[in-house]
Amino acid sequence: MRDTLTAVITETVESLIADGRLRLASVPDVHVERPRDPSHGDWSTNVALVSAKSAGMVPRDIAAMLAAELRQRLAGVAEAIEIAGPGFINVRLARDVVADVVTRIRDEGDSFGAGERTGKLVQVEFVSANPVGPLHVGHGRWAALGDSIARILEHAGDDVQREFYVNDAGVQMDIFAASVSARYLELCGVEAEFPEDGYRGTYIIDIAREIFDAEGTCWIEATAENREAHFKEQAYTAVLEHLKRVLSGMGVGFDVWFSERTLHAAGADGVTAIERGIARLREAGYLYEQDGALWFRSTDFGDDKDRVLKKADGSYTYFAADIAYHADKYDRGFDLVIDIWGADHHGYVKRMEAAVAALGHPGKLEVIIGQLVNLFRNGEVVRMSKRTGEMVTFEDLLDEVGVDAARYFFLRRSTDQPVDFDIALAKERSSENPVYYVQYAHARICSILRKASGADTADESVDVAAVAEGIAAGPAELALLGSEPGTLAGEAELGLLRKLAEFPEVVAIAARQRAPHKLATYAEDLAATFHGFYTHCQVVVDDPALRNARLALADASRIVLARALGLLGVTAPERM
RNA sequence: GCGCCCUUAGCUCAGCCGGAUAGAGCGUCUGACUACGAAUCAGAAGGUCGCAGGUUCGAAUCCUGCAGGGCGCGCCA
Repeated sequence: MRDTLTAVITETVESLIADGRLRLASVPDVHVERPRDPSHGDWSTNVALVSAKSAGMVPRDIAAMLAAELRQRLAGVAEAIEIAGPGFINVRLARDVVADVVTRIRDEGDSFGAGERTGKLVQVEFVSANPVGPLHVGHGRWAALGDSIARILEHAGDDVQREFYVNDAGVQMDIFAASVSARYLELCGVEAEFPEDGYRGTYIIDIAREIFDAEGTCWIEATAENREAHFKEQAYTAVLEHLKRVLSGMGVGFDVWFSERTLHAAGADGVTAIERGIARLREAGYLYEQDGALWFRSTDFGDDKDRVLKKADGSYTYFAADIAYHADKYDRGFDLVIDIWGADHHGYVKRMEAAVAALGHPGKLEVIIGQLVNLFRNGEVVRMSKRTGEMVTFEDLLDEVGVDAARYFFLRRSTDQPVDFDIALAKERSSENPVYYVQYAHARICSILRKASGADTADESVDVAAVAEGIAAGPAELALLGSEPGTLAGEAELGLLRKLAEFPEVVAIAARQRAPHKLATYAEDLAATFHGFYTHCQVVVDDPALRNARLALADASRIVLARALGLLGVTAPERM
């Protein structure tokens, strides 16, 4: 509708210029928006204000001229076109046009609000936690974030691939192995020194015990090197399984688990991916040697300082591997790569962007920085100690509050805002908890549909979708919605229709801004609008036409609520 | 010191491709269950949008400077 109006208004302005009634050098960009205040109608444009100065006219005069013309051109679509304030032109749509959204939603179902397929292939890489320990709550947020962004982009029309980068190479893996080894020896009753910078979490002991139970004391005699090499793989596998289990348990699946080790392994030509990546940068002329190390001149691309790729001792930095990794991504044909990193890595963004640009893909990397999560319980900060390894893991949190509440709380806030997560509140099944507020609206609609089928509202055998399918509401019935404007019932119906019509725009904006929280805000808004409709309008009334019209409206609300929640990865229960 | 993010109601936050009287939840105060789920709804009170300039017909929104808070600045990963 917005596009239609924009086009019609633009044509109107053009014709006014053509017959000389409006003196403008060029046609202004027509901006059509939804007024905040519903009394201003469904749509509003500010063209008169924008063109006033260059046309040398008073805004309201231009508006009057345009409005007169638009009343002709929009006959049948618009019920009223008015001038308001300093020169806005407000368009109130005809009621049948407004009510038509119900038919569209019920026809399109889950694909309502979907964008045209763009053919664009986007990769979203997220979580990518080091496989040396359990996920913490921050990882949980980034998992929810990446997954939701992927869902939203898919709905908006892109093709999306989800990827997890496994940092299974590097010194943290050695420290990890040494930590397990020390715990293992302790279990064997052997005096062992715990590594200075080792991982002190109790999960290390659990892993060591698993090995001890399965393989006994046979590794006591082995050299530290052999023992740790063996333990590294055992422990790595255990942690990787944990990661996969927890993530899939919250409904987050990855298309690719990309192992960093593959970048260090020589291919058929005996060359590693890291070396190939470095060679590409060298050919492009961005490398130099200094102090025995190999440097990347990232300052050419706005980084604060140049970065080392190959250390003086001959080993590669993490960054070198990451460059090879990103080179590989673009080799795989992605049009856009989105990396989601924790706030603690934001200092790394510029060099990565520099590397991607140097590889010949400027602008094709987008790094989203997810802020952290602060845990509370009844308003008290939950303390966690890195030193002792005492912490609430993400798995603990999921066990306690459930997937829906966890995902919803993580996504409710904008990405660049830290989340204060109150465990007690997330568990609370009350009005204070927004996730239940939205889900309740959905369950309530399902209950109405069960009622409408003639069954008891609690009858679990009723197939809600089938009942919805059977509701016949054509233009004649839908015309009853909002037919009594000015009454509480009429306004409630119209308000709900308008709110439903906003959904496609919300999806588009959320996709463009990579902002799942817009869906959460919208879902709460829609739920509130529905609750208002519910209080003012009896749905299951005797008059069959009005009943079907309201049932169809409720059904459309159900579909959109479920879709909004679905894009957040939150379920829409039929009863609670 | 440099870089990024944040600063809106008592609290937690939306609103930010510039628009009309700045919104929601919680908390406080009033009301509404003999109708489809009260996990709900209706209403009241509550704000110099951190400060100062600038751009504009118009700024919470864009630009600059300043102040306060968070995070990051390794030949670690």
